[in-house]
Amino acid sequence: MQQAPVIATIVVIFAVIDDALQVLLIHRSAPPEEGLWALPGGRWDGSTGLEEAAEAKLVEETGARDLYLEQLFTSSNLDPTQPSLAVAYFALIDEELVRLRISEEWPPAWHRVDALPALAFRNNEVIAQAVARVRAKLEYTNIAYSLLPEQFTLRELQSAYEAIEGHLLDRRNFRKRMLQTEVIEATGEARRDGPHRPALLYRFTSREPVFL
Amino acid sequence: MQQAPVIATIVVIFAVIDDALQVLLIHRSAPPEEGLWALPGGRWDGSTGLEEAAEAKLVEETGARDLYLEQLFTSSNLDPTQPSLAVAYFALIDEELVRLRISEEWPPAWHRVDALPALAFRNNEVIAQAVARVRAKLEYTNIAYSLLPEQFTLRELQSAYEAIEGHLLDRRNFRKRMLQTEVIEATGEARRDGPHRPALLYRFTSREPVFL
DNA sequence: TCAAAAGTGTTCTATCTACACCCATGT
DNA sequence: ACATGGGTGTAGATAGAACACTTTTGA
Repeated sequence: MQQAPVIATIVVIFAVIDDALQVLLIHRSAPPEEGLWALPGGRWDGSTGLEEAAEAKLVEETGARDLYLEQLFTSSNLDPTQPSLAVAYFALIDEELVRLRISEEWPPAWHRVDALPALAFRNNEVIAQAVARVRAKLEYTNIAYSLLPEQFTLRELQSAYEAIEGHLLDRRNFRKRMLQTEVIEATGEARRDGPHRPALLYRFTSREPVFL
Repeated sequence: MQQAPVIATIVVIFAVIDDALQVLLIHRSAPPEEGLWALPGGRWDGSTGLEEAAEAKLVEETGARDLYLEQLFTSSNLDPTQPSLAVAYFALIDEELVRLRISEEWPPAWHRVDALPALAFRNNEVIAQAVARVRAKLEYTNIAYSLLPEQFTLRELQSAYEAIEGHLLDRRNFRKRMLQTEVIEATGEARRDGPHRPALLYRFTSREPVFL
């Protein structure tokens, strides 16, 4: 008789920090794959819904709620030491909201997706898929709402897009696109921020996922 | 101690039959949900890869190999009678290749996706997701190769697109798009088929999935 | 008055959409 | 010769890409 496979949820948590797309990793302090960085995750025992389990993990790691969370892919035997199934999710968060756990010797840490070390459990592949998905969905959804605070300047929004897409965008075209598609709207307020003209503040017209 | 969740793979098998998108369903002859139609599927015990398990199920139901098969979504507790996880896949097949099992009293049967009965295990939702995915991917990939024989006429290809998208297309624009994007190429042969000009035959330039 | 970032419009190009006539064949 | 479906091109509309100058502020 085959032993029942282990089921885990894992979460790719993205934030834009220092104008770069970064992912939250934890340091494995026990075998298997001890000493490597890996995606946060945990076993699923069937007593809750799968997405609730992923969401609980996300809250545990970041302290933040009501984030954009989407199922990515399910992989078998990422951990070759035993029959296993891993259901991957990804989430987008504004780094300002994050309160990382700092109790351990090696606390969780952000890593740039374009400069990842070799990770445990083929997590590099999982992250590569997640990056591809986020890049694609940024184009035709409003999921960026989950990366930014309630109010933000157009420059901040554009920087988030540029960090994720990995290339620069034209300011005028970006503004037109965001306003014409009604993804965002002006709040009427402005923010003074140095020796230059103040930036108008915007908000997302919806903080629920919307397809364009 | 919670009992270990049951893990299953289920497969949404699509074909275009009678100018309509249809899905292959089996009839449940035992509880739970006895008497209802449902998607083919089976338990996964961890001894193979997950996709291999889905592919084996696909071969078992259709007798056909080398089909387009893609993971769709993983759902928890579709079957509420026990902790469970179902990993759904979808596949596209040319109905000409299918040899259905016919041994049972209620053999598997094709059902039009626009006129499904109430299915077991919330399978209606799974199929709705699969239909949405296929419609979307038809637009920016060549996955239709898996629905058609080696050689086909442009009319046959267009009919498949129309059946899946659910609306009619312009012949000239369709031809231009398929040829300009180099999804298909002429074979040089033609097929005589009635009291009218013969139709040129085409083949897919690639029978591996390609993004446009 | 100068430096720094914010705000704004137009032109060009490429892509998509709409649309009508001639062609090859079987009966 | 006629009915049937197959093959083809062009014009207009729409969406996306490229691009430069003016404005407001703090020092």
